[in-house]
Amino acid sequence: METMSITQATERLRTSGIPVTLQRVEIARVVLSFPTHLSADQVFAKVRERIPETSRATVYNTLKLFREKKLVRELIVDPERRVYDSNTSPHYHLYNAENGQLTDVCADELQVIGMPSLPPGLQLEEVDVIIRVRTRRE
Amino acid sequence: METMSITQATERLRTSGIPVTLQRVEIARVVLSFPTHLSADQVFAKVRERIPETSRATVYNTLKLFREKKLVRELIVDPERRVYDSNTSPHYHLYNAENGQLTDVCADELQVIGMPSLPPGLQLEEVDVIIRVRTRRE
DNA sequence: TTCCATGCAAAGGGTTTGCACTCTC
DNA sequence: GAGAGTGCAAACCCTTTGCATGGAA
Repeated sequence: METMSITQATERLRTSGIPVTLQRVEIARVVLSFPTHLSADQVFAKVRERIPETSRATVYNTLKLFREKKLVRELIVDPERRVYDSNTSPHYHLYNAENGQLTDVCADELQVIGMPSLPPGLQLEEVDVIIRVRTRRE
Repeated sequence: METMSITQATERLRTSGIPVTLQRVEIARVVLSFPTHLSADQVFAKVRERIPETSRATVYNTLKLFREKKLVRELIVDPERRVYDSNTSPHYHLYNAENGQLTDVCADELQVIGMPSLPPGLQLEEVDVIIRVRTRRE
């Protein structure tokens, strides 16, 4: 599997109603080519490899934009940083705080049942399930 | 329902193997008297009302200590701050990002099934379920 | 005396903001 | 020429750290 082409990334942005710019295309290629769990700063570093004239602010702005347009999910798992998840199909997460590793758990494998009916006036946004693990100690 | 007494708080600390100090007693009273979802700074402010000679560092240290001793759970729900949950029985959370309100959902009402068997060498720490909602828009 | 526990202020790290410049429509 | 997108650096906020003081065993 390889990084999506510039053409593909451009198409992806247009489909989502996002005005195309050089930086946005590259950010899309970094984030959307594979299922990833990258922090904003990791995205920033990768984008810089190809497009050094990219600022941190632009990366933060763009990731926020991608989130609003549902291209990525913002995960709040580690208090140190937010990570952006390009897997938009329903799934949950397994998190090892010791090494920061985050793994997808397919929604088929895990079900949340008995979802309480929401108080009127509230609308379900999403359900996060985080399975926190650590390395077993003897 | 009212704030637990100094005696009760002291007892609670001793039971948990935490050396008793003035500040820790007051922090315990603030956090453990009721089911709460307070940030470190909210705890800091409340503790200061009674014991003004309390530093932010002490509150942070103490909350970390309480967490290690399982007196509270640290919730990672809002990227802006960690909140400390004094409800130690199994339960999940409903979170409204618009106003920051966090509500407990009893574990009886909601079940997570099909928990994947963990890879060898990993130990389950806990499972967080966060139901993210927002105010319904017409 | 030897540890903790604490207060205070500074540092740290991720994220946001303010402002000027550029480009596009 | 108005508005959006961007780069840069500074500001911000929550949390941690370093260091000196104070107390308890």
